[in-house]
Amino acid sequence: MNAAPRKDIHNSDIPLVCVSCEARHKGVCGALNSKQLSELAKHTSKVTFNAEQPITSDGEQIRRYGNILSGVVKLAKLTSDGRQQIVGLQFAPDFVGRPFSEKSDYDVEAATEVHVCTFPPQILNRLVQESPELEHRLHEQTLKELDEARDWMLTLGRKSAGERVASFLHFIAQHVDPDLHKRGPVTFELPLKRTDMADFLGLTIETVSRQLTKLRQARIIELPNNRTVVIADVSRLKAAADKQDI
Amino acid sequence: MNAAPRKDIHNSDIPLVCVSCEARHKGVCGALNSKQLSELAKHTSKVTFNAEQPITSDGEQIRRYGNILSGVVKLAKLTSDGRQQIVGLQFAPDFVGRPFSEKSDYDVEAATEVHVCTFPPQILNRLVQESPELEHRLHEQTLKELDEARDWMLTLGRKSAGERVASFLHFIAQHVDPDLHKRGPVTFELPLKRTDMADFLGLTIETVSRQLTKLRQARIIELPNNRTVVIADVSRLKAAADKQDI
DNA sequence: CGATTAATTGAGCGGACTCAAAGCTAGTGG
DNA sequence: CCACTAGCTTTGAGTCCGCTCAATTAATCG
Repeated sequence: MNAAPRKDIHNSDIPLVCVSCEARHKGVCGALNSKQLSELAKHTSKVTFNAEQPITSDGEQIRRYGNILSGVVKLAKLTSDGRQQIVGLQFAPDFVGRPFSEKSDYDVEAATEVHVCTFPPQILNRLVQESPELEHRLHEQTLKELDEARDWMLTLGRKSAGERVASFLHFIAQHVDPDLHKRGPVTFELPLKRTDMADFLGLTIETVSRQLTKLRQARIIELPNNRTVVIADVSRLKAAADKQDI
Repeated sequence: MNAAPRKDIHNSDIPLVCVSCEARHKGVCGALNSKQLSELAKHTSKVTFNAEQPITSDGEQIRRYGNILSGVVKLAKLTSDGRQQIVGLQFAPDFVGRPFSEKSDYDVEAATEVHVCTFPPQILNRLVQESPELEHRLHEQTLKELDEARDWMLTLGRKSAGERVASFLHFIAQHVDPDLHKRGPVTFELPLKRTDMADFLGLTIETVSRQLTKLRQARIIELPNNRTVVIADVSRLKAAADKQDI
């Protein structure tokens, strides 16, 4: 599967599998030197998950940690009677898995087709010992996820259905184009189907659908097909996400 | 794991202010040796905040970090038109302040009277450099807060008013008595007034009040006065928090 | 092409909100 | 001591947003 890393005298080169990997720069692997990276690469394997395929279940032991190479991963919680809430979305090059704990507190599932570079938890735990920078990177991601979770708490607790849907579209748009200050149109594919959008926004699919229709009728967005969104005017979408109903 | 406080030449003893401090054991200060603790103690000052008093405002620069000695701190977010959502509660010996960033992303306010042991951010940043265990402790708290935030996302997104209020009471009860498996009655003081409970639960004060009345009428709780709650039967409260309406 | 799943649209209901009023406390001053 | 006030909480009446149930349309796939 992976070409073995070149083993020259000084271990100066980075492993072949890591060469074009986003996680090496912006992800946790950026904390590792080439020797550590080679050590890690010995135990990695790339895994593909299809959309809707489970990665880890709530309470289950985590067999492998991983870095997302592409695709979108959803983290979901269930009530005892089966109501679902998506509590987080992860994108490349996010780290997947709960550090320092080998069990997951929620269901981890592929939202789209997902490619992950996986490795055994023990390797990471060992590398954390010798590289404080590695824990720092993991900590930074945890802080980022905490910020996002709290932003969504405001959305879930205090926003109307219209505001929630607009907030979601804005959130996804920001991930596609991190600096979207411009007023021009933005096009992207929704990584979630309606059911998942509803579970993320604390709504029903019918309400999500109705609110999308409203946004379309208000000419704030266009919907060429089920999964494609064109934001005609980002600033108006932002206004719809923050203020009262459109 | 932790280097035992060694009794050598000068800085052998732990600082006087730290002697009976909970944060020294269970909080972030537990990561520091007696020398580092002494260094930190030189710059600490204990501050008292009255209930409802702001500690840090959204976007404002953080002047001091701190550890909670007693009381309850609330973290709140506002929409542009003034709707409020409480996104977290902190208790002793939690660390207060955003690591690695000197500005706050939300309003930090005292819910009850709060005592905090404060210190300048720079000191912490320096100590993190020399003690990876310190960042590890901060990371563990961040992970704990992330778990709590995601639990509340499920509550806010998918639970009814009755379930939310029951969930809140259960949450507070757990903080008063961390191992409450027993079926006996539990008594405690609510750290939040109705307005704050509403802002935490994504409800109005009227709805919170009505649901408390329902729980009282169902003999699941007693309310000797506005702030005191007696949980008659913890298991029934838990059921009310998880399942559909009572 | 039919079969199956995903998404939209409609009608009607109900839970939580809004607006309004009254009850409780705790604190203040005559 | 009680009257008075101000803030917090409870209770009531009516409304509306989002849900439920049901039917239709659109997309996907063998």
